[in-house]
Amino acid sequence: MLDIKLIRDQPDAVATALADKGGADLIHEILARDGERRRLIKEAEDLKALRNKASEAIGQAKRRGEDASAEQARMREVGDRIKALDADVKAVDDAIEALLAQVPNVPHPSVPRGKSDADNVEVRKWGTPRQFDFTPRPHEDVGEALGLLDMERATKIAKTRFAVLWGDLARLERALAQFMLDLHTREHGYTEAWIPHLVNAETMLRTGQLPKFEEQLFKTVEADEGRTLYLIPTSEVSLSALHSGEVLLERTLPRRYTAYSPCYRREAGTYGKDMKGIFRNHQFSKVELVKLATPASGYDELESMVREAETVLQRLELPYRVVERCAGDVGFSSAKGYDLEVWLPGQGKYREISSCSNYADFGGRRVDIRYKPESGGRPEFVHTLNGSGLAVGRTIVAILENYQNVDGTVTIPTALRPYLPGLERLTTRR
RNA sequence: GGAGAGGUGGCCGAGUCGGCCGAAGGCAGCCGCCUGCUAAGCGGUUACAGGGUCAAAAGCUCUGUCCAGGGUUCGAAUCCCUGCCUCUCCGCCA
Repeated sequence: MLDIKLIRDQPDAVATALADKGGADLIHEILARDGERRRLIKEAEDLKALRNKASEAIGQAKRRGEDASAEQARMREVGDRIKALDADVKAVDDAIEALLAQVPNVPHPSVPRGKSDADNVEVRKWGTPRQFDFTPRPHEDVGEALGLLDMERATKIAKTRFAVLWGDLARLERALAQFMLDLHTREHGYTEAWIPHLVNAETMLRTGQLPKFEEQLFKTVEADEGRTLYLIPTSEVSLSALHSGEVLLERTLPRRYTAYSPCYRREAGTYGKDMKGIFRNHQFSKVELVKLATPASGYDELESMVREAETVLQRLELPYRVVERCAGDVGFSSAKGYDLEVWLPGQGKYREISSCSNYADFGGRRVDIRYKPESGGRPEFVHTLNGSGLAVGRTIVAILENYQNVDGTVTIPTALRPYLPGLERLTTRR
């Protein structure tokens, strides 16, 4: 969330910055509530000061054996008034917090202007899409023809938008995860973590999933009406909340964390979109990258994170392009972000396979992670960054489509061979 | 799941029958002094958040914070309730 002081000090600048992104209209209301809040606090605190003094006097009087019942009665009324004011303050606080939670992050000045994804800017392209001497098929056809992708049985035991992978395709999923984790931990300086896949509401709030995206989450309740836990929509949630409430030493930054986990998303509101195959499922796995950085290094860390995600595609020899999101399309929490779009010959399009963002101090403030500057001084909020490195399900899609052969088999990319000993191509063999 | 114990400042730890407790004492840290160096010793000092004042900062002042949220009371670290977490024993379990 934004710093209320920023809104208080330069409301017009904030509103202007949010022009493309929305939320500018909330600024005025927050300001009004903020003024009300301070007025109430002043009144309540003045009364508390009065009561504290009186209570001390009552104590002394009693020790002298004097009667203080008149003063006590007076303070009882003051106490009631304080209680009412405190309740008002709480109500205004909650209202401000709810409003503030709806205000998106302010885009970094370098972010291109624009309203929608149509205004995004292609930054660079890598690789040349392969020329096929036959018509490349979409991944679901390739997988199902081999008998390795089974949408029908998944739908039977769960529901639509779930998948079963059989045999070597299941192995491929496992190998990809291993390959990506090894790359990021051995070559990019990330620390691997194995994290909870169910988290509490607090964590979802701190990572911005709640309240805004509740309709995208799967919610669980323990059988005997225990607490509510949510299935993570990405391991970014768990990774970036690990240090919530902590103050880190500057010299331990940046922290680079990676985790492989399943991700669960309702995909509400995507009706007919990407209904076939595993491109958009309720469950998919992903290797996630998270960084906690100082404000000074946050944007450099974003650039390197994008390169780190790109390395995965380069090693797999999958053509892609990097797109910078414009102010209107950059995510709610994001100050600046890039998408990696992989070439899918079956669709004849570049499609998103990774998204890397810097949430900046907006993310650090919300999750409450600070760092103590080396130079001394007050702790400041870290920049939080996250990116996919990569979405494993979509990587499978890309491999099935880019590496498909005319006979229906799929060649295994060279970089994965060490992880799939003896396997050179996917066939009908299970 | 059953039984019990407990959650106090960066750490350890004291808080009597509720008031003078933001909280003794120790350690650690910081600043001085002293001292061939180091150690020891001496003096001082060290939380966070939010209001008010101020152009702003500093300063001053007020409020809140002894796990969290309620309650009792003129007044709660101290009493009551709920939740969360930790520890011990038993049971169950991959």
